[in-house]
Amino acid sequence: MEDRNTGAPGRAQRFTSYSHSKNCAVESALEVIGGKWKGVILFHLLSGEMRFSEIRRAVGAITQRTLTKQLRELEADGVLTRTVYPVVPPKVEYRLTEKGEALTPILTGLRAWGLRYTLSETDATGEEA
Amino acid sequence: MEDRNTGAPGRAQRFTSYSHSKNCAVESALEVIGGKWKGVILFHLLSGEMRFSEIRRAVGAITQRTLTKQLRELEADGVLTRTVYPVVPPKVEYRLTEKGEALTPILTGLRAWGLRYTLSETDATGEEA
DNA sequence: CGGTATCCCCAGTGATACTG
DNA sequence: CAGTATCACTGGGGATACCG
Repeated sequence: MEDRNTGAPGRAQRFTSYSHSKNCAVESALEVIGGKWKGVILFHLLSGEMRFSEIRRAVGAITQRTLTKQLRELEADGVLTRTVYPVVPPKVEYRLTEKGEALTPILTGLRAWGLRYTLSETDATGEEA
Repeated sequence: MEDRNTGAPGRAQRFTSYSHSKNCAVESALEVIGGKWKGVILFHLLSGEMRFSEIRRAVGAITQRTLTKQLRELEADGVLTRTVYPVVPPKVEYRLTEKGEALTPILTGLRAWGLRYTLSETDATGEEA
């Protein structure tokens, strides 16, 4: 990732000393759900387990390659499980783990915020329901 | 808007007849705070207004160019305001708007989730008030 | 059905230097 | 202090084709 020393022999070596404190928790959380489609994927999975093609249809314009990749990353991050049923035709189900379900308030919060502030051009006049 | 039973594990109706209409709210919200540093920037601004260099120091390893860009995008998204004081040396202050402050539960939620699930093994003494 | 395997492109970031 | 201006690089994500 970092520390690539390609070309430029005189280049100053950048030191990625991560000395910033605990606020990185925000960052690391964002790294998990921050993929282009991850939020939407996780949101859909809040309703329960889904098959690959279901997710694909639900998310919309996403390629297989990208969906596979994002799902594998989410799996690697431990927010969902991937279950392969050895049947034919193949059947793979994705389901949130407890870690993933713990994102529920965040995901619904994001959706509520997005609805209120980004999709409806409601002026921020402090009107709260 | 038919709520997709947020939080409840009821997987009765999971046929997303709406392809990706309102769920994009999650996506559009993520687009606002999903930048590499935006979450951290916003989180720091929860404490109050900050100057450019303060943010830079707080965030850590971020270049001026990138910080400027992310701040401008956040400003364009209406989550913060940029106030230039015509003094010398220059002084610019950044402050969350109401729209930005509405992200508070999400940001603190992200931080709590990140602390608990992604870096709890290191030093979970993030019991900041 | 649920993937891999390639190839490609460009948006996002970083490094560095200069300025009002 | 708070930016711009340039240049370079990477890697995330898309398009397409093929496979078990």
